[in-house]
Amino acid sequence: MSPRKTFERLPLAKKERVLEAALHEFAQHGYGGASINRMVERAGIAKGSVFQYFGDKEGIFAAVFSHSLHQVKNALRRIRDDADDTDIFNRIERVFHTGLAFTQNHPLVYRLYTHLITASDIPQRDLLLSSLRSEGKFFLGEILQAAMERGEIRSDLPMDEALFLLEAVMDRFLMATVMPCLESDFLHESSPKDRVRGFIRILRHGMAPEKP
Amino acid sequence: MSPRKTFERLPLAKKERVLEAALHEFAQHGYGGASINRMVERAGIAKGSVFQYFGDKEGIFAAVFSHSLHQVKNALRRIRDDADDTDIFNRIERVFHTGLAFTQNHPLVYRLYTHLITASDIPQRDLLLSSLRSEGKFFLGEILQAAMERGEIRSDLPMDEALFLLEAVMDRFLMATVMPCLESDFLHESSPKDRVRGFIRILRHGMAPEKP
Amino acid sequence: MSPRKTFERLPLAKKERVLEAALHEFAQHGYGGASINRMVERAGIAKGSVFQYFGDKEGIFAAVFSHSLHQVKNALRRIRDDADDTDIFNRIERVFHTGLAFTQNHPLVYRLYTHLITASDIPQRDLLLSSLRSEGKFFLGEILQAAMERGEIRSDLPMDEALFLLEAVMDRFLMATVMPCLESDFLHESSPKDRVRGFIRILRHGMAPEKP
Amino acid sequence: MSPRKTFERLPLAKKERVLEAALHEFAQHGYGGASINRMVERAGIAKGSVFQYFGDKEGIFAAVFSHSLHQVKNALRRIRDDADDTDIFNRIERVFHTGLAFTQNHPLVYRLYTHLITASDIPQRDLLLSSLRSEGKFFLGEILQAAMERGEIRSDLPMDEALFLLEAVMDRFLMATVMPCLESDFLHESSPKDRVRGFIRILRHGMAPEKP
DNA sequence: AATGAATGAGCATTCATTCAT
DNA sequence: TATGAATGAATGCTCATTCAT
Repeated sequence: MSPRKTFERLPLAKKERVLEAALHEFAQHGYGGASINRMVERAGIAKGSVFQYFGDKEGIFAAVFSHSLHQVKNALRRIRDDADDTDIFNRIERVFHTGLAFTQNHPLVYRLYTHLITASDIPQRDLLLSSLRSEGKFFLGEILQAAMERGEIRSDLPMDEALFLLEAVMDRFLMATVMPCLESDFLHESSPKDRVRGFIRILRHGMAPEKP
Repeated sequence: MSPRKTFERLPLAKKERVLEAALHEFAQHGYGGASINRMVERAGIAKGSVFQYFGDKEGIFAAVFSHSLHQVKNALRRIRDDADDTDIFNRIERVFHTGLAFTQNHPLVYRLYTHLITASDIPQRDLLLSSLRSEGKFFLGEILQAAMERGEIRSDLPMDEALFLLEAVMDRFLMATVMPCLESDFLHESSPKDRVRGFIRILRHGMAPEKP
Repeated sequence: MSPRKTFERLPLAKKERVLEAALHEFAQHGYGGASINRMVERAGIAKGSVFQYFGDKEGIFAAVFSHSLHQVKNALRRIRDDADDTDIFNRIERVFHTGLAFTQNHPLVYRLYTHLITASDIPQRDLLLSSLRSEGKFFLGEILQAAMERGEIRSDLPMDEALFLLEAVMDRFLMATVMPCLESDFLHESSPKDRVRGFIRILRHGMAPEKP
Repeated sequence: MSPRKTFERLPLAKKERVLEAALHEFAQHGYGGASINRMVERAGIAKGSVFQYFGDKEGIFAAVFSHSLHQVKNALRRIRDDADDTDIFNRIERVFHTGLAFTQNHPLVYRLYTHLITASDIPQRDLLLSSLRSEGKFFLGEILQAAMERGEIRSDLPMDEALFLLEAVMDRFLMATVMPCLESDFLHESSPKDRVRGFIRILRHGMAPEKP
């Protein structure tokens, strides 16, 4: 019987236990550093089983990634289904908050993502990354495009750079919420809500003083 | 005699060969994945020596990190020594280009930094990271502060968020130059110079259309 | 119900599929190297079934061996039923060709035999081997004995050694047809028919020049 | 340092202990079935060491094979250095006895050889086999050739078949001395010396009765 | 001070076998 | 009766570290 089938047929609770253990391990130690021994111990299953389910380490990673991607897509879909009748800056603000909620509900998924970006020993890394990025970039790109058409952003705005900048801030913001060491001191001084508002203000009006 | 002393007294060429090999290995494979076997082979020294010099794997990493931090500090100092008589946005633009030059001259150092951010198996990680960040944040923070005092930026600008945003864009921009997979398509469409100019323009004036 | 009975009652096609898969696996990889996983995949049955049928790996091997021995016996019987009214050398020549035909129809059976000879991890190996050898030796021995009684071979011929020699040549000849690496160059230079005739000539007249 | 160098520099006693243990394991269980665990236990060294010495399992096998081949070559050289002033049948008889002495001094080497012939999972099998066979065939071929030139064998003798036949008997004879199960009953009835003499007699004069 | 041989724990993976369904 | 999920021991192999020379 196909090995993946075996896993799919497991009781839901067990499936989740296994996937959680695997995600935990990969998120914590990266691909190469992840130990299947620790994984199975955390999941409470026999070592052989995990190979029956996923074939090999790459298979485990693929399953974990796919599962996580699924969750990300759901989150994005939820945003997209939001009414888009508001101003772009309101939308972006909402996107920030949705992202924040996601990383707080699924911190391990986000850590997995950061590993995917920096590590070089991940099996299908480039493929996975590009599948992920197309998802995200397309999403933010659409918002920008719509705003441009509505005249909500200045007509001479360099779109590629704006998109990159948006992504960068978003990414860094989420990263900081998952890895507190990045925000040693001042994360606690203001609420996330205020911080997001601050970002939006800068993105909207820029840093230069208004011309008289 | 203190083991570290032993390493310090080595002929410079050998020291550099050893540090380069270690940096290469850590940057390529992360902390956990780095193989001391490969390191000593690349450095052309005996396996025992590296333990005599640095004690253990952690010690090697600490030495590599310290060496890299040194290089970063030098680069920063060089920027600071630049005349600071220009507008903040010109300064930031220069900082971008200096950073770009640094990552292109020392790509391994930057990869080491990305590992430091994402991996969790690095000893003393939080300490190392915060030492790094205080360096960078202090530097950019000074620039912002000076600009504020000179009235080059709007007075109601939320400083913390501005600083964070600056860092985020800078970081992402450099990361993209080191790990090309992040810039699937459009990195090649415009020169780095143009891209930086685009970022600056957004940072300066914001994305919203000018009010009439 | 006896587990072996279970197997016997299977539909013939399934029985053959299972035995073929097992023979294939043992012949290819030897006893220790044979993988029951591969076997059941090739046979298209469940892993548990094979243990229900044969108990354990040894049981599988025993069944395969027994089945193969059966085929060998049939082949021998067919030779024996041949008219034996001819000269011993003609008979031996025919035996060679029959053996050749057998190994070409059942190369896996012969490979199983070679494993039996060389491997030492086969359960009951000595027993199986001796049962096999008694079969073959008895058969050739009978032919030799009859020839002696008819005066077709010289009266001072050392029978044990002659028998051994016959077996040796036969065995090697068949082995060479199954494992081509044994016949690096010259198997292809002359037809099997000619080669057999060459053997017979030597066996008949010896290598020494005829005395005047 | 080159791994092979490491092994070469070992104290002789240790080298021999390790090689003996490896030879024992391979001869007993074949290549695939050989367990490095058992090997190191028998040799009394750490598991890691064997990989330091030989790199991997293939390397171990290569070392064992090379060592064994060396011994075989020495034995052959000793035969060749014998005076060759005698009749071919005397020479062959001596070759039999030398081979017998060798297999009794080095039974494991011969078992290794039989594995080489029958197993299909040995790394460089075809290469190793052909290197071996060229050694042996060349040797016996030379003897036959010389005899032919001297007129010691009949001029119409098919040389290829004669060579094959010689090898077959020799091989089987030696095999029987190493694996007693092949000679269930009658090995003990006559001395090896007599048996060899029997073979020679048949090879010389053939099995057919002398013509009047 | 420098070497590199020795070590055993740990790695990913495969295995024969059991057993509840 | 047939199934295939579960298991843990064993596989070949790499590792960081120690230590005698």
